[in-house]
Amino acid sequence: MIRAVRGVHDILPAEAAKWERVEGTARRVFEAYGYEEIRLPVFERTELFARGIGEVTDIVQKEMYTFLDRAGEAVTLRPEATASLLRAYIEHGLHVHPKPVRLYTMGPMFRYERPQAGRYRQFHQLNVEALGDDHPALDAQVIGMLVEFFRALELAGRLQLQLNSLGDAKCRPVYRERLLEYLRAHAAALCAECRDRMERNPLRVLDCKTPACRPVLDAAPSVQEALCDDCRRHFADVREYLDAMAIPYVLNDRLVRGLDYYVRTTFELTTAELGAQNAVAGGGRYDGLIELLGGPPDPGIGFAIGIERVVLLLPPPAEGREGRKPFAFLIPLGAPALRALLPVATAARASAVTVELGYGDRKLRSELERANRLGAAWAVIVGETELARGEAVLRDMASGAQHTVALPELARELARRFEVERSRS
RNA sequence: GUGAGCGUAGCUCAAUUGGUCAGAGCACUGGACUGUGGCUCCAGGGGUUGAGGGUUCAAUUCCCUUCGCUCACCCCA
Repeated sequence: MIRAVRGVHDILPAEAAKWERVEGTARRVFEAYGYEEIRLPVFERTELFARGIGEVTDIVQKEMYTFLDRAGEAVTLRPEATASLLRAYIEHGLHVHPKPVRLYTMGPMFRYERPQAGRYRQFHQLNVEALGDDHPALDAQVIGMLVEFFRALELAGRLQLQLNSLGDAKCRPVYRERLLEYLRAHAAALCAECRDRMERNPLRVLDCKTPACRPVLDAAPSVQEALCDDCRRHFADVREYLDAMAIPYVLNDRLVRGLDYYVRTTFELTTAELGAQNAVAGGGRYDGLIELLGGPPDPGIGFAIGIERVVLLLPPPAEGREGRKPFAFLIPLGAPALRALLPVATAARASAVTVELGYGDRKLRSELERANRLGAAWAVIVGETELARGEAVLRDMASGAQHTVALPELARELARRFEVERSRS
């Protein structure tokens, strides 16, 4: 048997219903906020991600699916969507549109990691980006929209919004130095991994979970104290607007995100229900990134939602038979009856009525049994007698009541009853 | 990349210290019931016990290797 490769997964019909719900909710919410869909390729030149995400990040150093195509060009299956989206923004001159330019996209991402609960090698994200505007009210509304999305799915109560500001190109380097200095002074008390990591990416040391490191790290200088006046004001405004929208959050000055490009506002939605992979969504501001990728000096902010993780939080589908039930099950008895019912089935389906059709080679009993198992509301029986009279028998599967309908009227009759049923529910 | 746990039918799981152990339930198909379902009863199909090797008279069971899955570390969605 050929099996799926490690870390990828099939979304079977029973699960697909949840996915449709998540994606449908996203479209509805995002579009209400003025976001438009953009569809992007799933692979790009490797260079785009190396530059956009940051050479020293885990993603670029060890998680990318990179290969040479037949022309010898290095390409990579996208590990995240922002770099691709910004590339498209620059390439197609989308910055000429009124700012902020608001875009969303969804689809598969690829990271070469060991799979575990809520973590896959091919996983799916919903991505939102607002480009060309750095007003703190935009930050607050982007976060507000993210929260609104989870409210619409009735999941907001099980999530916690964590918020931080990382400073900008001016003040972050200063903080970095100050932190590094502190870490060096206390290196002896830190675990081997922290000591190894602090030179490469000192901010990341802050969320080390080794208990022995905690006292030292908890006493480390906070980014908050190091923010320059502009960043401090920006962050204060963001918080004020969130308060105005009554969006609760937790300040977490140890929240450091894994992609290098984040500045100022960063945030994460976490849950206690998914084991170790507790982030359901995350994002932040990335002023400077568009310019770094060769575009105009436009600021930007965005977030990504992990669809698998959202789906894991969603309640299981309702009881009973899963999947779609046919409205009617057509039972021909014999080949002539089958020939008579084939066009009826086609006509009914053309009116969006889901019907299923037997082959006429089984006993009525077993076909009715099948109609019952499929959950059909109606069974339509056409045997030799009915055919001779040009009629069909309609059987109400719930009550067992039956009546006859002229064959030429059958498709219309089914469509009519389908409408009645639908308007009632 | 590191560590731990687990691999028996499509699914959920049984099978004393190695000794009819290759099974049950669900699902599927058929029959009881010649053209009238839901309940019940009966029958059937379907497994190289993840794979390979070893120990033994005998391995689903013990040992080794390997593959896979799961969880955790790391990191993140």
